[in-house]
Amino acid sequence: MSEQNFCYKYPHPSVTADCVIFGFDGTTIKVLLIQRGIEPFKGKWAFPGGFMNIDETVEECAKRELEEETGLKNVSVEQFYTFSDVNRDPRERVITVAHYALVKLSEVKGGDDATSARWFSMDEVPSLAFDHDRILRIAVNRLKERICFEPIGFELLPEVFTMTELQNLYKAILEVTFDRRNFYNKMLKLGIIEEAEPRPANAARRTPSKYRFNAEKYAELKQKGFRLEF
Amino acid sequence: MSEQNFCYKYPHPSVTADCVIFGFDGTTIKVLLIQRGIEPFKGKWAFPGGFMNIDETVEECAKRELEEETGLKNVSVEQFYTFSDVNRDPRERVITVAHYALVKLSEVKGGDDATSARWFSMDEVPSLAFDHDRILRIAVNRLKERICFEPIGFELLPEVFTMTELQNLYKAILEVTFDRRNFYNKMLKLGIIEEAEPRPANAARRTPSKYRFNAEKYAELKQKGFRLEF
DNA sequence: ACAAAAGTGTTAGGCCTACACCCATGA
DNA sequence: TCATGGGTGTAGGCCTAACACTTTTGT
Repeated sequence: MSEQNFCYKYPHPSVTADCVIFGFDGTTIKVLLIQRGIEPFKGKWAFPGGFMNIDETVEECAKRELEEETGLKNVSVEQFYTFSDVNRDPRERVITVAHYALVKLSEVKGGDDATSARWFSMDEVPSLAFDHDRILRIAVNRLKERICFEPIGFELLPEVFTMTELQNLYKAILEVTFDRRNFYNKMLKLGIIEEAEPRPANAARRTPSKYRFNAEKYAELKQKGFRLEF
Repeated sequence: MSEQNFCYKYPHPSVTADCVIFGFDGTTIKVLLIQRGIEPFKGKWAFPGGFMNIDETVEECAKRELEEETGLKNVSVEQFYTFSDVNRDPRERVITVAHYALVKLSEVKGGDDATSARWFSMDEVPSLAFDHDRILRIAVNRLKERICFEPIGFELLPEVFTMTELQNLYKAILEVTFDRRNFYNKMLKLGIIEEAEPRPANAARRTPSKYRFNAEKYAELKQKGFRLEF
């Protein structure tokens, strides 16, 4: 079973897809890693990912590998950079198309201990396999850039959330603090979030209002040339 | 010489790099295409690009192919998307890492007719080979997004330029018209362009002032958290 | 003489920022 | 009772956007 049946006139690289999956626990950004069970880098942590089949796109590959290795299904991944350093894999020439996705931690079934997947806070991420340290750095940069101009933060939050949670999310990603009142005003003025349920008249003072992202409203505003900004 | 000496246990795709090269003639955005001399798509226009060698990165490949096919040297290319549709090349499975670059038309030596390369205005681009129509669409989108937040427009202009030329460039890319006075004010207030030479006291009224982009100033401002916006 | 290019300033409105206090809850 | 979390409004400054006329040159 070690036959080598696929032959070419010129050497071909292998192609892999890797997934940087971000989550948010209400306080800090988390990233999903798996512990490698085989060489190279056995025992080290890495992003879910693997070799592309000849009859699938890299995005399909990313989703397939993600599900195989972590059980996460139906995640909408987006490629962000292709890493092609000549020696990035010690086995053979491998280029990888890195993807990222944002998931709601609340919807990930807890402790699927059939896999070796684990969530790490950004500040506890260990040194990673291959060039995955670099991939993570670049993924985080993309996330920061992207959240400034697109409402992707909501993908990390539950359907319904409080304004404080939303603010903490922006704080965690952008690493800056916002004035609470200004943040409220700005968010509400944008017109892309709405109150999830009317606040009961007799609500206790400390009960926060709940909001929900309105994707249709956003699409409509965007078409009119509206631009989100942070 | 049709031996197939590079054999693998699993099928491997080929990897190519393609280059979308933008220029600006003072009025419209141009893109550099080459006419294919061989099948498939013989006679059709396509982006410069070609197969990656096993000992080079995709960026190196993009630059090498660009020089081989068009004579353009020392161009700083940047990858923007990896296209991996299964049937995008009729010969075999090929994924391509698309790059783009902005060049000063004034510095490209005219009419290198040893090559089949030609500049096309955006509105005269013919139907292209492979999935290059789609690649162009996405490249143009990236260019639009990018020029809103980074001073890349200057890469398309000569070292020294007039405010009107700069405004025409923004108009050509973003397809919106700016009020001339507001454009002047905004650009000058940003602090990233400077007068190239003091306007002679006796300059005729119609002689435009010349400006130059100040990259150091921009780097300095950027470090202080300044953000460009259009 | 007429069309085209370039230079120039003001105003009003909207947005951003900074800032402080009260109430209710849970420890 | 004390610390924490949550809700709420205003004023000043800055930026943006809208807007018109004059001069000169080339045709």
